[in-house]
Amino acid sequence: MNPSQSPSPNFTFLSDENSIYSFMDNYDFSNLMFSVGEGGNNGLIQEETSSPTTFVTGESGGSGSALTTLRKKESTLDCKNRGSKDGETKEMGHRVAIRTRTKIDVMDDGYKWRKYGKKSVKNNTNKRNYYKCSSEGCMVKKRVERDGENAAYVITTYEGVHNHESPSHVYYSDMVYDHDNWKQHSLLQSIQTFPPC
DNA sequence: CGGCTTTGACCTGCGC
DNA sequence: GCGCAGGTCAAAGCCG
Repeated sequence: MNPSQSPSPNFTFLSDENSIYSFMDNYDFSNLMFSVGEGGNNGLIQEETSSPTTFVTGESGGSGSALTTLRKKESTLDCKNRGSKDGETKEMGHRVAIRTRTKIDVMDDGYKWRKYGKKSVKNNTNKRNYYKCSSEGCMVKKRVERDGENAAYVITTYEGVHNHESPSHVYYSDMVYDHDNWKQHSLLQSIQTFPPC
């Protein structure tokens, strides 16, 4: 791979500094929800800022019905997942929901995802898409759906911790460091380096 | 031809 | 116990 090129075909818009800010224009990280379980606010990221980006805990904030449903449902799941068919209990680890105002349906976070399901959900005319990390042995999943009340927003829920680096990890790190953009830093750090539950 | 998406069916949990 | 809703599976089709 040519290091001068984006490691992800879908990240060509990050190929230069101007494009980085185009990237930030395309995404409005209006709500980021971090649900890490284990009680209280351990690991929760709260950002007091005047910027458009806010980090919302599981206890407050958020507005859309989809988010409300999401939080209600997932607050009971936290760090563990349902048992599988054969009774096995899986530790899914971290769960993060990101609400993003974007025209595109799927945020490319640098990982390679494989779609395995699509469902219509209650109170949302838009379909919810289910993705698994396509990296071998990595059980991280993500759900992507448009906010039922405001289709301009996309809710992306990540579940689990990657056991490998993002194909774009180095590239991102350089980008984040070089430009010292707190929004990029917070988002990318959150997505790529989920702390263990 | 291999990898990915689509989509209907099936399974499971939860509320009533 | 039943029905509903969400999550996953897997076969078929598509695409590069």
